[in-house]
Amino acid sequence: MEDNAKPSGTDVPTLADVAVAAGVSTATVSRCLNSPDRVTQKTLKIVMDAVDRLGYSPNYSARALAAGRTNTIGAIIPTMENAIFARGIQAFQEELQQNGCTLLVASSSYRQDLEEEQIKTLTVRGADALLLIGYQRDPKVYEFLAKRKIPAVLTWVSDPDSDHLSVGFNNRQAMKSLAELVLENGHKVIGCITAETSANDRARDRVSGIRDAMKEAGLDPSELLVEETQYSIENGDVAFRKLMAARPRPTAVMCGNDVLAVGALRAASALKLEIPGDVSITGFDDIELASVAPVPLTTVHVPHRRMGQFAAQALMAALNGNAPDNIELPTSICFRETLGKAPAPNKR
Amino acid sequence: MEDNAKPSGTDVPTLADVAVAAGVSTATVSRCLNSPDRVTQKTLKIVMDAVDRLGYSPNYSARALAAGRTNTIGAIIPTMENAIFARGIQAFQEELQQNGCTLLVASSSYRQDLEEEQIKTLTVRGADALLLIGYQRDPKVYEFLAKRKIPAVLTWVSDPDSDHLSVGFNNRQAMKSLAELVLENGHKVIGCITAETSANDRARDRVSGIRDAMKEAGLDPSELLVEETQYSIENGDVAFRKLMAARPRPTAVMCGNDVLAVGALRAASALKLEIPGDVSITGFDDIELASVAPVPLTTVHVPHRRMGQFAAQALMAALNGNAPDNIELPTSICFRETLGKAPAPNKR
DNA sequence: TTGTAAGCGTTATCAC
DNA sequence: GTGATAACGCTTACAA
Repeated sequence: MEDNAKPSGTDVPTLADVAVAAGVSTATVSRCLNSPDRVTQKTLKIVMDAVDRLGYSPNYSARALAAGRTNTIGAIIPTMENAIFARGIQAFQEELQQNGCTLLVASSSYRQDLEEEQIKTLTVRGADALLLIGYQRDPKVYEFLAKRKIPAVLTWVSDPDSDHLSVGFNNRQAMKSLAELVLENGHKVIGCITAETSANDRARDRVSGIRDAMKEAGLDPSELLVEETQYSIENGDVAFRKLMAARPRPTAVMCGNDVLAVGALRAASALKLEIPGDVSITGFDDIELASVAPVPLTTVHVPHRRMGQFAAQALMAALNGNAPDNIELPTSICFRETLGKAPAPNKR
Repeated sequence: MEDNAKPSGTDVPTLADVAVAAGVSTATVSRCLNSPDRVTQKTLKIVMDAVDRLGYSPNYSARALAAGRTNTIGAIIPTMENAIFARGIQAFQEELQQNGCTLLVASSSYRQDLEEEQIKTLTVRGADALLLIGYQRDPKVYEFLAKRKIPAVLTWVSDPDSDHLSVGFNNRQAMKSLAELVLENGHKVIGCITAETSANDRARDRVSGIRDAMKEAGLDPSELLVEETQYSIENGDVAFRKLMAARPRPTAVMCGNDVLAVGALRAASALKLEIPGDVSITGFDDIELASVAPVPLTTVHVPHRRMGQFAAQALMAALNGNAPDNIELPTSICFRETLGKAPAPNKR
């Protein structure tokens, strides 16, 4: 260890090794790596050759320590158990990678306390910036982030009123549009299966969207039959059966996401209910799972990939000292086959 | 910046700040944090109080640089698009967290070249150890890891013959058991939908397992009708239709995983085929998705959570200089409803 | 354009 | 048991 001969096989080369090999200073090597335009073509080549020859790659811990940035971005999503967030996060990650950043993902199990813990963990771990889902959280969290000067982008929501950076879509408006379609089909008794609205702003907004549409259509929003549960196929199934037992029975069941809707469809099939003849069902998210349904699911399409991409760009901008604009992406309705006309009262 | 007065609000406290506040040296603070048993109860309390008071938390980059370990474990999984790996990785992460480690996940899209790239990326990023899926990869990768002294655990496979650490299950044996059950039900013409076997050792082993069972039952293994495709519901659907067009038509279709099986079930439903009356279908993995099927899926249950947990323990042991044993976990068969007796020839 | 050298915040090896 | 102090590998003023 004490002689400074060639690194002996197993040792990983350092910047200094490259400097020696190239006959320049460590500063120059660093420049070649980080701002190639600040060195001569000639030295650049010499240095890069040495880098290749030695198989050098920088030590990120050292770089982070010296530069004060880790080039790591954290993302905290409510769940990895199903594909709801997969596509968006995938796109987020791809965009980050293009910018030389690494993604660190954690999951909060839809629990605010765990989310706060994860936020702490990730920032302590050195995340330069954060992607979070939704806007509802303790103000202290935002203060903490602000104090540490850690930019955060809120996604899967659109939050124009606040001054928090967000890249997402308007859950309320999106669900309202779908509800309007449901109402136009003559449905008067509407059921709704949703995640718990107290801890989930997206879920809450979506339910509000349904109520908005009902109100505008002259219906009493308080008559919306709501089943709150956790996102899972099984729970969608159970909740749907409950709604079918209600009197008057809903002729349309709007689900807070596709996972629940698929569960509802399964239950409907078990109950020998025709979809959409006997009852209409809608989803939200447009994930691949929706295609499993025996009847193609009418749902809200969310631009997952673009959202992930834009969120990454916004964060990169923020890290570069710019103040990126909030982005609200449009959603659209996938009008497939689970939504149909309300059955005539006597048909029931 | 140049005066060394109290850190002014926004600055994050360092070890040195704590040392000053506690009236001890930085070394002592470090000891209190890392090996509390090497300091007096009294100083421990003083220091910890200071830590709390200042809201200190260590800088991981500095720690990693000084200690030569990052306490970060990397995992590279083929896909995040569906839930195949979700449960196992979740358990892996939970176990790591208990041991003070962070998980860094990357996905390879089932491509070996991308996997190699990700391995490089993660190690360069400082991963202390790696979780990989399957055992098939360029020997150079293993050399690279060995040279850098980075332990890796291979999962979702069992690889007792090799000297690579593995924690998983025997795909071949598991699928063979299921195939035996299929054969016992009188099926003679078997179809199989699998991922591409050239790049996926688990898929290859599973197909081999079917052939093993056929051979032992006196059937010609080369008569197995194989459709290779990528894991997705849609592809399972398409492949199933192809198999149904073959003559003689298979009376049982064994799928390489539940995602494909769900696609097959969807196609069967569209083709108005009774399951299992007209044709039997089996899966592999036992993920929640399987429950969507109108008919509960017969499949191979994989102990995802235990696998993830044991894999983490094995890695922690390896990092502590121990040589953990390979672990082969048992799988079991979920005998549900998609597997039935082969229809009598005249019934077809 | 390039080199020198002072950190970055820890850990770890020594003495004491 | 505790305290100096030298690494760890890199970035970045500041000089040349």
